[in-house]
Amino acid sequence: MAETSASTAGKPAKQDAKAKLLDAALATIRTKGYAATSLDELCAAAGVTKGAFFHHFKSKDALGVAAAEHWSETTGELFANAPYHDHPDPLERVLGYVAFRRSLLTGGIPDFTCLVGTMVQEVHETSPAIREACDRSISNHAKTLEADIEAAMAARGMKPGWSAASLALHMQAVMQGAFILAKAKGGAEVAAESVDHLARYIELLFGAKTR
Amino acid sequence: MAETSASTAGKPAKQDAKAKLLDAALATIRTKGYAATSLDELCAAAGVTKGAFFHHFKSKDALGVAAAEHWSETTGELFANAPYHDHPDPLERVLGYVAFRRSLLTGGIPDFTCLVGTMVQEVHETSPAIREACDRSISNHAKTLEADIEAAMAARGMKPGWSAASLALHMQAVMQGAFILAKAKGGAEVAAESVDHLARYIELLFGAKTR
DNA sequence: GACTACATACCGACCGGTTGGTATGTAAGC
DNA sequence: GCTTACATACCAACCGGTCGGTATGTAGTC
Repeated sequence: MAETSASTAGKPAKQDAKAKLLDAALATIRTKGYAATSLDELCAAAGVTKGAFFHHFKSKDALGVAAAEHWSETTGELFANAPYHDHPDPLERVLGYVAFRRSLLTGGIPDFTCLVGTMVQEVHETSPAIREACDRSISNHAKTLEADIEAAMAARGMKPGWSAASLALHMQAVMQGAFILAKAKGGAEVAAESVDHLARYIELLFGAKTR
Repeated sequence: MAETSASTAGKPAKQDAKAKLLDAALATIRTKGYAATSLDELCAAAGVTKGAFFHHFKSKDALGVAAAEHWSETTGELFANAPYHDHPDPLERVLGYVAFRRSLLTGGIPDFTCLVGTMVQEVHETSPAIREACDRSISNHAKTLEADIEAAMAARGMKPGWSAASLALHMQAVMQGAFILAKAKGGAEVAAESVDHLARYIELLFGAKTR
């Protein structure tokens, strides 16, 4: 992850433009969407030229795919290092995940909304490569929750009509929908209330007390 | 309001360009998004010319606002005439609404996904007028659920930590999020499962049996 | 009922700026 | 001296939007 900086040897800081382009892509696409983000604007935001862009990405679509993958990596790290994994009880870890996501709902709307959810809305019919990259990002993230959900089910001897995988995906659906409402209303509050409903659902599902 | 149709006489109903444009806008924007929908393409799909477009709409943004309002009207009728209102029990009406939404999840993805949810994702920071029109569409639709939710709460003497309004909005969030997952996975199944989780949540909230 | 006056509905050529993409150049490292 | 990492210059297609024009009412006047 830290190969960008000149690090140990006298290596001359490669990949500078590519990283700046990717970071600018996350910010710009989260703000105005994929189609409305022009390459000129993106390059200006990154402080590089069009030549640099097409040196690193063969097309705008390729940038979209790379941006989705970059998003997966950075958010993957964020969640991997989050404190909710420390709970000994698996249900507490699942609820801790929800609480962690709730705590992320601060700042401006482009600061907490999801890049791949935004992108896939626009390009699902027109760019299969980006659609698949977004699917991978969401699905792989959901998968990180399955083990804890299954452990919580097993601890209670539950054999319900739903699967851990479907609950993990439903949790992502609630987050994505909460982002849309936040965008519509211009604030994070409505999203936070939806996340509260999600936490309540999980508590009820597992027979925990409702607050 | 009904001056469009030729009604009684065999009059050829002049003003159909606007209606055709609006219908084409719903289909095209639901498929490729707002920004990626060009006016040339839209006019071609509607079978009218650019001149007709700018006669009826003063800008592309104005079309976006009109499309959101048109969407509100057509979906408003669809839900107003839906059978779930006939249940005598308010909770059954709320669950009937969810079941109705689930039953709508058929056909291609652009056929069942939400116009305003798609649009607001893209333009929330760049077009306040469209953002507000989308917010009105979602919020007014959610409001149609509040009375039934409140009646169901009152029937059980419930005074929970959540409001009918917030549950109604959460239901919309789940739908919108389900659409995003459907777009990412390229099929309706994942959305249907999320809607099932929503129904289960409502049953648990109101103490009904879980299936 | 013919004439004028004006409005509405629509057409399609056209405009200047922007778009994604390319071709070529160049300076630095191995 | 060849590859990598950019920069500069440029292009054709396309973008949203304008504009002059026409065909078809419609209402009032005599």
